[in-house]
Formats: sequence, C-alpha cells, structure tokens
Amino acid sequence: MPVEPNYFQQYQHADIDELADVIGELLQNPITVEDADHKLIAYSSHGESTDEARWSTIMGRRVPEKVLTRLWKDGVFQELLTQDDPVHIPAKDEIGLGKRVAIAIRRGSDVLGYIWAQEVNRPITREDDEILRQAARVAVSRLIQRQGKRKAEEQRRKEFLWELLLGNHSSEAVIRQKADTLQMQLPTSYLICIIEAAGARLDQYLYPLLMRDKLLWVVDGSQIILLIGLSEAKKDKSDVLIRKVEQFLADSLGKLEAHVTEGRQVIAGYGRDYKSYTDIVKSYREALHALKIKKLFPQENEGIHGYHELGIYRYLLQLKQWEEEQGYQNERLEKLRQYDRDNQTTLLTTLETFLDAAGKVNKTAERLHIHINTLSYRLRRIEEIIRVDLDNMNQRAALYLELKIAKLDGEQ
Amino acid sequence: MPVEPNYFQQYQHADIDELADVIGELLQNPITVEDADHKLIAYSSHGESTDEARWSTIMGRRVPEKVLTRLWKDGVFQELLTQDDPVHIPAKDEIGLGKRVAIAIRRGSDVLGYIWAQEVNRPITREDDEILRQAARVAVSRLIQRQGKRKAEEQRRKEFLWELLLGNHSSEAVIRQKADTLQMQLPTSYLICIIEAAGARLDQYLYPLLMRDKLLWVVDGSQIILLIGLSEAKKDKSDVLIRKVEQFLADSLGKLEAHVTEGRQVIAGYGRDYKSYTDIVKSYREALHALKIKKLFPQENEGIHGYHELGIYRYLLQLKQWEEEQGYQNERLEKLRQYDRDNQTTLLTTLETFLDAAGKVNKTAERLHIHINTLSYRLRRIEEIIRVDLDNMNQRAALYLELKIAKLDGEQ
DNA sequence: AGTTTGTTTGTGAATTTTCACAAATGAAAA
DNA sequence: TTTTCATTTGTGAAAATTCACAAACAAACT
Repeated sequence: MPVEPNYFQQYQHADIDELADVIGELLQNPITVEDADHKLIAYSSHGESTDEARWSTIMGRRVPEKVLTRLWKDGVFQELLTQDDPVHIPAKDEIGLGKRVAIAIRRGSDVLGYIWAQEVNRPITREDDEILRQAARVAVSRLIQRQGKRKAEEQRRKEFLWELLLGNHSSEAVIRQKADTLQMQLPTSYLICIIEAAGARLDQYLYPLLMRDKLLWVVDGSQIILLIGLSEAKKDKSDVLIRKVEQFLADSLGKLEAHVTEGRQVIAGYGRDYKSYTDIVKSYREALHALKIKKLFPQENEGIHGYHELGIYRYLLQLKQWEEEQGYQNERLEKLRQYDRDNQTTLLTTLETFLDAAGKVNKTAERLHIHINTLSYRLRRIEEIIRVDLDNMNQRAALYLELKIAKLDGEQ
Repeated sequence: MPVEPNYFQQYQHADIDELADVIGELLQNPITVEDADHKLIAYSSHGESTDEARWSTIMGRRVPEKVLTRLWKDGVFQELLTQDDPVHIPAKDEIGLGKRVAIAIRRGSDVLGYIWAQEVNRPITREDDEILRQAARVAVSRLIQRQGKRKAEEQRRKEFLWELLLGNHSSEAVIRQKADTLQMQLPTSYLICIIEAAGARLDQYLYPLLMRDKLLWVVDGSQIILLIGLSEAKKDKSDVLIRKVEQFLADSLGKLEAHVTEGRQVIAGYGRDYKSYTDIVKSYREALHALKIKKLFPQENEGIHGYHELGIYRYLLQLKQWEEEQGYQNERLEKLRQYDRDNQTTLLTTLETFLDAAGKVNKTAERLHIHINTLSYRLRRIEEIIRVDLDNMNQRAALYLELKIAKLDGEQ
C-alpha cells in the first residue's frame, strides 16, 4: 500500500476560503463548502466554468431547495451521511446540476458540513478521493466553532419545543414571537408524532430522515417526539398531507426495525393536525394516547398510527374508567364466560370473532375453522343465553365496546 | 223510584263489631270487615257456616296471601277500587273461597277498607246492594282514625324512601334497622322504576296497581318513583323477574296512556337491580338516566325501559361531554354534511340508515326507498369521501357512535 | 349546442347468507 | 347400560349480497 502524500501539510492554518482554493487547485475544478444546513461557507475563486446549481448556491448563499429535494430523493445525502468516503454524483440536468463529487465533513458521528467538487475541467477519479478525505479532515476545525453555535441554537429550539409540548405557553402571539427570535419558521399546520423503540439510538438511526425533512424533534427516554409540518393545508386535500406523514413513518419504522431486531418493539403514533400552536399539547397527548392504545391492542391497531384512526379505541380507556367509577360490571359477558367455563365452549371467542368480522358469517366461520352451521348455531345460542339481538346495531355496537373494554382487564 | 229505607238509622253510633253483626243480620249471612291493607277489623259472630277463606282470614287476622293474589289476578280488586257499587264474586273453590259480595269503604277517592258478605244462608241479590252501600257509608267514620294512623305511617315510609333515594344513609345495617321500626320488609333484591307523565294524577291512576304489588312509592313532580322488589333472585332466573317488571310497566303505561290522551308523554325507565340498599341511589340514577335517554332518542329506544338495555346510549352523554372537554370536532361527519349541502345529496342519512340496519343493504335500501345499486353506489361514495372502510367493525362502530353523539346537538 | 360529471336504475351471474331438517358425536344423567 | 342433551356437521333450496357493466338522467361547464 503506497503512502499517500499529505496534501494539506502547509495549509493547516489557512482559513476556510483559502482551503477551498487549495482543494480547487489540487483537483483543478470548482469547489464549494457548505455547512450541515447547506448554507454556503466558502468557494474556490478560480475558473469560470460553473453550472447553474453552483451559481445559484453562491448567489443565494445556500443550496437551492429543489436541488436539495432531488438529492435527498436520489439518496445522495443518505450516502453522504452514512459513509466517510466521497460520493460521485452523475449529472442531473433537469435541476442544472453538473457531474460532481461530494464528501461529508464530520466529527465523530456529527456531520458538520460538505465539500463539493464540480467536474468540469477534468474528471475526478478514485485517485482524487484521498485529497477530498484529507480536505474534509482539515476542514473540521474551521467548522467546529460554527457547529458549536448551531448546536446551542438547536438546543434552545429543543427546549422551546418541550415548553410547547408541556403547554407552558398560553398565548399564540408569544409563541410566534419566540419562534422568530429562535429563527424558526413554524409550519401553518402541524402535528406531533412519537416513535418509540425499546433500546435503539433513535436520533442516530433516523438522522438522515430528520435532516431531510428538517424536523424539529426531542428525545424523551425511548421516545422521539417530532413536530411535523403539513405545509399547505389546501381545502379538502388534508388526506394528501396525512399520507406524507404515513410515508415518513413507513420510512422511519422500516429503518428502525432493520436495526432493532431483538425486541422488535418499534411503535409510532401521531396526534391530529392543528394550526394554533397553543394546541400542540393536544396533539402531543393524542399521540401519546395512540401509542398507549397500540400497546394495549397491538393486533387490532396494526398499521394504524393516527389518533384519528383509532375508532372506538379512542374512547376505551375513558369508558373503562367511567364504568369503574360507576361500579358497573358487565353481566352479559360474565354470563357467557360462565357458560363457556361450565360447558367447555368458546362462545365468547365466537362472539368476538363475529363482531370483529363486522357480522360476516363467512369470514367468522373461516377464522374460527368451524362449519358455517356451527357458527349459526352458536350465534343463536349466544342470543338465547345473554338475551341479545345480534341484528340490532345498538346491541352489536354495545357488545363490541363491552368486549373491548373487558379486554383491558386482561380478563380474557 | 222507590225511597230506600235507612237501614242503619239506629246504629249510627254503634262500634264496628256491632255494625258487622247488624249487616250480617240484615243479609242473613256472615260478614267480614277489612282495612285497605286487608287486615281484619271486624266480623259478624252469628252463623257457623263459613268457608275456608273466611276462616283463615279470622284466624290469621288478615286475608291469606293466595286469596289476595287470585282476586287481584281476576280483577276483583280493580273493580272494587274503581266503583262504588258492590261486586258479586263467584265461588273460587281452588282457594277455598265461597260465593260472596264485597264493597269498598271509601272516602272521596281513598279506599279505607272493604266489607265482605259471604253467600251461604241465602243468596244476596241486587236488592241487597243498597244495604251494603249504606253499610259502607256508615263504616267510614269507624275507619277514619285507623286510616289516619296508616297515612302517617305511609308518610314516614315515603320519607324514608326519599332518604334512600338521595343516599342519605351509608350503612346497610342502619337502613335495615330503620326499615324494621317502620314495619317494612325490604325485598332481598330490588330496583328503582320511574314513570313520568305530563299532567296526569299518576298516583291516582296507578292506585290499583300500586296496591296490588304493595309497592313503596313517592311522587316527585310529574314523576312517580317506585321501589320494585324482585322477590327471589334464584340463579340465572333474573330474566323472569325483569319480565315481571316489564309486565308491570306494560300495565301501568297502558292504563296511563288511556287517560293522558293529550300530550301522550308517558315514559318510563328503570335502573339495574341491586341487593344492598346503599345501592338504591345507583338504581335511581340509572332510572333517571334511562328516562333522559328515552327523551333524547324516543324512536331509537321505543319499547326499552331498562338501563341495562340502553346499549351504546348508556355511554352517549358521557362521551358527548368528554368530546366537548377535549374540544373534539368530528371532521368526518362534517365532511359528509358539507358534501350533502354542496351536491344536494343525502349521504349522511344514507350512512345512518345503513348503520342502523346493522349493515344489511336490503333493509337499508328498503327504508330509504332506493334501488339497491343506488345504495351500493352511495356507500362506495361515502367510503371514498370520508376515507372509511365500512367493512371494518371498529370504524363502523365508531361512526355509529359519532353519528348518535352528533344527534345530541340537534345538528342533524 | 355538446361535453363532462355525478347520480340513479337496470341486468345478470357468481357468491354468500339464511333457514329448515336430519344425522352423527360425545359427555353427562338416569 | 340406555337415555338425554348440547353440539357439530351435512344437504338443499330460497333469499340476499356482491360485482361488473351499461344505459338513462340532470346539472354544470365549455
């Protein structure tokens, strides 16, 4: 293995702009240096041949949004965030992006920024990768200070989110003002989403996704709490927005479940969407509620994350508590349970399966592995024993509720 | 019209026993006088020919229970209580009751007692009726004092019931003791039933029924509150007892509705059955709740009176209140309502009918007077618009609940 | 005017549900 | 042991449901 030369020996103390020029000279191509938030930090001054993406970046002092979106979509950033080596990116003419190479500037697992090298004057080969690796290493010290400031800001933003989650602020105006001083732009519509994983480094694994969507988040024990913005809530198109959340969750859970093979306890829930930021407490509580229900009824709520999708489960805990306060005990179900015990039957399970199948005898018999006439007999029996009319929606719904409430005791 | 002689002219100041003898002599038959509670007050002393019923009555100083039950069943008391004339009763050998004639002793609408004349020595004809009428009139003054005492006792019992209803007593032992001092025997199992009629003299119309079942009751405005005993709650035979309550209600409501033709607002509700008398508050509250629900959803709960039969309606008020506290507004239903307004459709009604029919398309289409394919189209539309899966019981039940909750606002 | 869109109704075939009746099974009671 | 009872399964026919496809219609839009 040949010993690579130390390209930046004599530039250890050069400032960041000088460094960009040096890299540019070594690679004979235009260089751009950005921080983790894609704000322009430095760029090489030689050479006029520049594509539209670089031009816009320099003029706007930030990488244009559409370029970022595209690169996230193509998985470029995912690569950059997860590996130490330079990433070679083919040209993407639709967004005015020429062929280039990029590398992340990182300290430990933190990404401080990126170095971009355009390929215009000459191709950048694998041999040049070491130059970029060294350049990234040298750039670290220049970015650390900036990073410190950024971290402190991030920290203050997280504290602010906690305040919002706990409902410390009562006035919308005060919230907006504080958000301004923290240079946060609050989405017009938002919701709170919680992802919980047993013993996983949640923020670590989700980092690329969090960065991609520029989410505000805090970690609380084994939970990560996310403020997700629903940019434009046009008319009846809220469905589309919710589907974006579901997409995000699918991505996140997929990624996490790959990592957390052991307990595989990865669950997520989110509250309803609100516009006023005094309602953030509500959305948070709703997300927590959804999570709680998903733990209590995992099968019943598989694939469901939104509080608005919980159906009757939304009421269950409350109703349970109410029944207890009233000293109500369900005689009908107890009667069935007793009958089952006395006669070694399974009428209660039969009833639950029947109700879960929304009264479809076919589906019910199938799930229970019994003849359809057996089912019909059992249902008739149930109607006789607990004196109920299963064709009556009121009674059906009531029984359904009662059954699910009873399950909360683990009595089943 | 011949002027009837005044048979009791010279006995105006005779005591009650003497009176019985006089009547006996006039009719040449054995006489028994009872108070309203069928306790023996006096009996004629001549003549040995006496049937088993009279003999038991005199020996036990009260009319035997089985005789009373039979006479109530045959409607004899109903007649006695509602008319001033003597009632001629055929022999009922199975209970040892010979042929006899009876008349109620009444002051105004209050029944103070009864005079019974057995037919053994000679038949008692219509001509003798006037003798009994006059005898009943003369007996009034002898029974008034007794009646006063009885009324005071009744009054104290009613006050006691009120105390129980309002939960003033916390100890079962104290309650039992007080019941003893008031000479009340509390049924082992009981429930509270309330009948409400707009402007009717409830206790008046129900008097025969109340007497028959010896119920404890109080009147509260337009409501009459009844403590109904369920004598022997053997094993799983509670159904039979409840059916007795239903029978009583059917009788009562039938009678009342005949009288209250105007507003026809006669409703009834009853709570669950309890054994401990500290629970009487619960049963009372449940009865009130049932009544309230029946007012809010008259059609939905037609023919239903028991709190235990309310189904989901039992939860509705609580859920409504809870939703309001949470500031929850139902977007799904609102969306449908909006669609209906925009397109002059009736999807909301369609949905409700469908759910009420427990998902039977046939019944639904019939009730809506539409083609079954129209219904199928509408349901598909509903599923699209509010993004719901009507085959899913959770969603179905949730929608059902939401619909009924929404109806509480009168928003429909 | 024609076109589009959402709604209603019709037809027909495959499938499911409902119901009545009968036979087989197994466990408990006589 | 037989008898009884509750349960399961089978058969078959009528009724109801589901689904695809098409025609008719009215209101809104171009």
